[in-house]
Amino acid sequence: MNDDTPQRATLRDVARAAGVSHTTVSNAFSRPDQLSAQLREQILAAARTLGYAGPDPAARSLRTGHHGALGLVFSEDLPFAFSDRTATLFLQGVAEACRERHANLLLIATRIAGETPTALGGLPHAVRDAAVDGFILYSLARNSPVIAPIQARGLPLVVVDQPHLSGVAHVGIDDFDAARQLAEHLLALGHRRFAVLSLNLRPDGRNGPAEPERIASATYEVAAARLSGYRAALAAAGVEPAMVPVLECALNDERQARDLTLPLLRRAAAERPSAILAMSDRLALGAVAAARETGLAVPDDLSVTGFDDVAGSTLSELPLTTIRQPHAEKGRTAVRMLTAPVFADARVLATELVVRASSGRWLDLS
Amino acid sequence: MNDDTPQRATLRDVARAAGVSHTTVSNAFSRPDQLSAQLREQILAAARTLGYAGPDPAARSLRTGHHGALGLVFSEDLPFAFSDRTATLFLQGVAEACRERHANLLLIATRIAGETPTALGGLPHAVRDAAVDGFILYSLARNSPVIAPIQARGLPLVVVDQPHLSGVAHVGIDDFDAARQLAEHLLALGHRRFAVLSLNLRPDGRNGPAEPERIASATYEVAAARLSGYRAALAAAGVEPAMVPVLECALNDERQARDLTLPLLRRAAAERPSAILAMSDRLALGAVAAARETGLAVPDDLSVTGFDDVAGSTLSELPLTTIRQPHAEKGRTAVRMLTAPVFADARVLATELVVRASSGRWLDLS
DNA sequence: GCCTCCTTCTTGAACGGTCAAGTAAGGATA
DNA sequence: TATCCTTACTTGACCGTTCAAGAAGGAGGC
Repeated sequence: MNDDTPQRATLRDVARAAGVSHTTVSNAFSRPDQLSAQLREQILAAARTLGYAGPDPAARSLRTGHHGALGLVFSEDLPFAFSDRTATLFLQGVAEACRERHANLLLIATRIAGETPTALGGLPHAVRDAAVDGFILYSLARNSPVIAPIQARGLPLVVVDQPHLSGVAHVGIDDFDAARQLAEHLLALGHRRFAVLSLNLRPDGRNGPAEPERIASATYEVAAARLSGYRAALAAAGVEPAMVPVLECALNDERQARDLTLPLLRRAAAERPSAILAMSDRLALGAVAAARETGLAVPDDLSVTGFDDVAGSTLSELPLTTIRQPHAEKGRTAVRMLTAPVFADARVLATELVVRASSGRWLDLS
Repeated sequence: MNDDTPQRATLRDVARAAGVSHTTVSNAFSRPDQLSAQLREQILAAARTLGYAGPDPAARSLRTGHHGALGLVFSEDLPFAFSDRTATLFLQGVAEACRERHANLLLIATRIAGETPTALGGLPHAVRDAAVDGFILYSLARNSPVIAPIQARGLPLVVVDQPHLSGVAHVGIDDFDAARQLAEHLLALGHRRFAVLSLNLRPDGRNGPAEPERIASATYEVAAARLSGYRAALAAAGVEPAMVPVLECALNDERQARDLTLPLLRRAAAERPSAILAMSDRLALGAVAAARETGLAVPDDLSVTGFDDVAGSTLSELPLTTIRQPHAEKGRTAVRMLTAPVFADARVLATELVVRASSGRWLDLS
């Protein structure tokens, strides 16, 4: 690959050229206060002429025992993970905190688009060879096959959002409570007929109505918790789960949400939900698009709530009633917990109900 | 951090426990064909009881000389880089190709949102300590301060899009020619009054009209090449650069594009451009939004062209006339060039002019 | 003037793997 | 029966750093 220099220069080559010991050269690069500024300059100059770019990262981390890098493990396939503003803001937080600590960020994708998820397909290698000081697991399904090999590494580990693993540090929000607040908000506005637009309940890309068995066997804890929160509030107001259809979207994507919502809104007025609880802002925007297409006004004919508070980036979007959650702060917190000397087991970050134009009062005229 | 095991188990510990030599244990993990399946199982079992998760990555790469990871260097701050579908698709390509080659992906962000770009601010460390086998530089400004430290590492290096560096491998498209095609398309439709909605010409976040000096001193080569391509076509048809305002958008963002386009469209009909050449689809969508707000119909009153062919993800977007370019393929190609045994110096990927509803015939009635 | 301390530099030993070379046993070949 | 090859394993060196311990020399305290 790189045969212009037959042999890479090492610390000892530089030491020989500068007429000092190898340790002194090491100090020149890694501990400048251990030698006189003048000698350091000489050494750096010698290094430059030899084409020595600094200590070999592998040798250095072998000796020191740390790598100056954190591993970030994603569940979703990368393009989707990154086109989602939720993940993007999280990543910003991680990147910021990594930078503060002079750590690099190693991305580990557990699934790539178009690839069937396999239990072993080359994946353990990615985990086994990852030269990192700790792992951040971002929003994985409870039974994800990456979890075991990662825990086997025995490195510091923080899970963000999901899943909850016993004895493993965790950063997230109270999804149950936040969802409950949204449902209570709609109930207070007078709504009694609901539908839920759910995120995927299992990582199998299924679309459509979710039956009770599927809901009971959900492996994405966040979606399950939000659904439970909705239902708890509704049940307390006398609206039974059986009366509330749950439509599952394989992707956090407006188009799928729209496609699934359309048939629901084409029902007769008395059969139609007056409010849709969407588990993300993008799903909510899909529902809003469906309402527009069926000639329903939001919020007069239909209220819609989101989750995440990340909408509003594109123009001409309806301001959503939603739950604001600190995405970037999640990332920062995860990195902090990973690099802190004392072990913190869990952080639950605050959320806030934000009421905007997508939800409105409902007067039942039927 | 992890004091439940006082001392990490090594190959030799496992060897002692299994009653074999350390090399045999090494082979059990890294070269299964070198020993009988039965013995391998015994060794793996011994490793499991000792909590040995596999060879230490640092020690392994010190000896072998490679790391099984590639470094990806971004210019833009991370959240923007990742919310941009262009970058996201590129990353998908990189991730796919990395996976095929069992390589991990190390992210190196040169600038984080809200941080003033400094020449040295901790950055060289990120580059110096990066345990990678090569670097991919993604769309950097010509004078970016990261470039020198990276070249100093002497590792295989591929630049994607920009900048062109002598002696360094490069993957990209023919931006000049693609831009020329767009302008020729509009000229063929009868347009004679244009405006350009440009990407940032330098990484300083400036917004607004770009004067000739600024254009001449552009450090983002892609934006400069596209602008030259537009101008070459226009000049050939008798439309001089001085007659074509260039509006520079700091971010590849619809809102900024809209804000900059609005005053232009509020001019009297005879003063107004009939066509807008936007350097990205998102900028083009901003122009379309501005047209809607000023009551102009696209394409009847205003034609708009984009670049990238990445729009259409959100609903209710106008189909854009644009240049399709193979974003994911760029990523795959970059990884391939980096890992190929033979040195390839440059790959120019094919693009295609895609004509859709955002551009239409212009009959000058003035 | 002696002892101590600090600064500045040196020596030799790890760190935990992989690799080249070598050994022993068994099977095939002549 | 002797020779050669293959399979299955072992031995010892080496990858390029950092670290602990130590030595030389000058400054400062008593």
